[in-house]
Amino acid sequence: MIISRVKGTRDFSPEEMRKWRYVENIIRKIFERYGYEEILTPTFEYLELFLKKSGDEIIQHAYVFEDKSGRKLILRPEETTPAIRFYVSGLRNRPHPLRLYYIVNCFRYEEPQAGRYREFWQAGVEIIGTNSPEAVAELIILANNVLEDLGLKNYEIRIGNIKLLKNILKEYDEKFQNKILRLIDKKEFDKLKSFKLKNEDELFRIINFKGDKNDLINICNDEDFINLLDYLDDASVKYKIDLSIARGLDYYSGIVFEIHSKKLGAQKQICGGGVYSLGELFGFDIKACGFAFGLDRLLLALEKENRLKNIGNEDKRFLIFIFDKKYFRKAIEIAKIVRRYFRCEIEIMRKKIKRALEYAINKNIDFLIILGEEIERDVILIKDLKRNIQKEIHINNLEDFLKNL
RNA sequence: GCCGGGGUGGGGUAGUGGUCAUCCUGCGGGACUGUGGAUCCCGCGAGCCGGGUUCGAAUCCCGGCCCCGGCCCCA
Repeated sequence: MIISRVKGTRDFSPEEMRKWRYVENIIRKIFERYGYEEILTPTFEYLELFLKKSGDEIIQHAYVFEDKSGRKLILRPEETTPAIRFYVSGLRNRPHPLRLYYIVNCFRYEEPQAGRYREFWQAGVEIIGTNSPEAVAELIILANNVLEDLGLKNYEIRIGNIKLLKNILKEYDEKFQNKILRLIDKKEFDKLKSFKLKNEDELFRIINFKGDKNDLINICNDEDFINLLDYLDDASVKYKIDLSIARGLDYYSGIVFEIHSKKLGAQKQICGGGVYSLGELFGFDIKACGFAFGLDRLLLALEKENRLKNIGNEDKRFLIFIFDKKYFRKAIEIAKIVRRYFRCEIEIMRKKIKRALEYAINKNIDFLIILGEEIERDVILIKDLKRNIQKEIHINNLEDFLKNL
């Protein structure tokens, strides 16, 4: 069907785009205020880049294709890997830490459902050069700051530490470790017990952990972790410790965090991040950490909390109506002046004035400029549609009129 | 890939086998010669696709596609 959308994709109406840009602009502003700088990478990469990191199974969940000369390519399924690729190939000799951010669309071949699309948007940051608790604290504070400024209320920050789990499992190979981590995330503890793991007691103590920072000291003495929690407490960021976070975080290696909206359904994670190691992928060690918001879900969550009502362009709107097409040239001239200050359209459908008025009112236009015979004397009519008053002014006085609005 | 619920003009809807295509809204125009969302009138515009049952299918059956939600998964 020529006019249907591809499954899992969306069109965005003018109203939706207004909300979208509003949210995006706030994110962008906060990111920049923290000193992050924007980057953009290609929409597609060599398949190999992602194969190295995630293995063959990603092909099933990605848009993979060959171009005309047989290159094996992939539409980016996430942006951290391309960002690091960019860093390695072009940004390495910049002063560290590097603070980078991006707002990009990504693609995954999954069954669409609430909050999950095949083309979706990520707004994320990466800190390259360190994975110190100070850096992670900055990330979480930053993410929290964005949500606060957007006015989101019903969310929960959960912090875990994959290093603790991986330490206990360090005697096993990586493949087996990942299998165990997956079971931990799914809370399939019975199955877990059937493996009779060497440090089973210790492991269960960790994944069943419930409590706050002070209780944590009883089961581990990870200094970085404690430092981070101290920083967050000092910054009054509310969080929950959840040491069983393990899902889908293959490249994460240390502290991780997730933010969930309590107002969303099955797909309720609106943010995820942590300390990762992509170093092996490129042949040397890179200390880095980062996070990304799922923009689509963030929008959904904000919508559920009624935070996107009455978002609009505050700029006043003008419409120029001409009684005869011979005044069109004058209309362009006048529009040029108005547009220095406000939004201005010209009536181009040769409507009758009555219909033009209806159009203006329906589109919430503030002022109607009417060009009739008076224009021969350089006089125009300006009708204030909101207050229903009308006056004649000379073109020479138009600019003053606009300045005083 | 699996499960459940759906698919009728641009948006929202009515009809459960029989002349079928309803109503609201939208859009374009007219009544109205240069001024307000009104009113009246005219016009535009639809049963997801393919197959089957039937004299006859929007309606019943099968398959596919897509949407909504859930599972798996979420790098």
